[in-house]
Amino acid sequence: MMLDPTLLLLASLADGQKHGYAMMTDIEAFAGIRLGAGTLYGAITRAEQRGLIEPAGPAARRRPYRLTATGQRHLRERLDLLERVQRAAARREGVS
Amino acid sequence: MMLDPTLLLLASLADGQKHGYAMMTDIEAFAGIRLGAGTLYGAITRAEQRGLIEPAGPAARRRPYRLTATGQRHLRERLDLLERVQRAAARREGVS
DNA sequence: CACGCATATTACGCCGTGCGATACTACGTT
DNA sequence: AACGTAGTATCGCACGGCGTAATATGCGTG
Repeated sequence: MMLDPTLLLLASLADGQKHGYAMMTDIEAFAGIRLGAGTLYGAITRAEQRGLIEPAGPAARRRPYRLTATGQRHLRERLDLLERVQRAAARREGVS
Repeated sequence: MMLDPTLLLLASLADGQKHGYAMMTDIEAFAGIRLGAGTLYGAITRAEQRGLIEPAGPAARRRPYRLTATGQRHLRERLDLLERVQRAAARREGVS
């Protein structure tokens, strides 16, 4: 992946809580990237440990998660960085 | 790194050939990210092996590189993806 | 009801690579 | 000469991306 799966994960949760499998299909829909099970659930575990997301309900068959305040901040910062890089690179591309 | 160093590298070369150390300072200037030596030169080596960049002159004390046609295509594709993700995520952020 | 398929998560293991640390050479300045 | 900066290369570890297999449950169809 040329793009941190964590970012995709957070972006997917930005418009409401979801469980893992729903994130997978959602991410594929909005980014065109299909994350494998290992990648996705690995990223979910790490994101929870880092306090970026938290369970949004009891641990049942489906395990819904939502962003924490920290996660939201994190997402916004990363998106800002992404935009800066993207703009800078696009500007250069036109020049050369 | 939350962002593929290869992308930064290609972006840095988009406005002209540079040697490693120049990329390092350039990337820090336009993206605010300081890549360590290991990261940078590792990425350079891999990018060259993949045919994304090529030496732009004889191997002297300074080793300048430039984008190949493949590298340019690669950069453009990655930037398009980045922009799509960034827009989609930003849209969602506003909603929640 | 039984069977099969989609949903949903967990665990395992390999290997690529991010990255800090270290080392070394060349150049310029005082 | 000595020192700081420019410049590149290498080593080693640990983390994480990712494919895959295992497991379990809910759902619809014949």
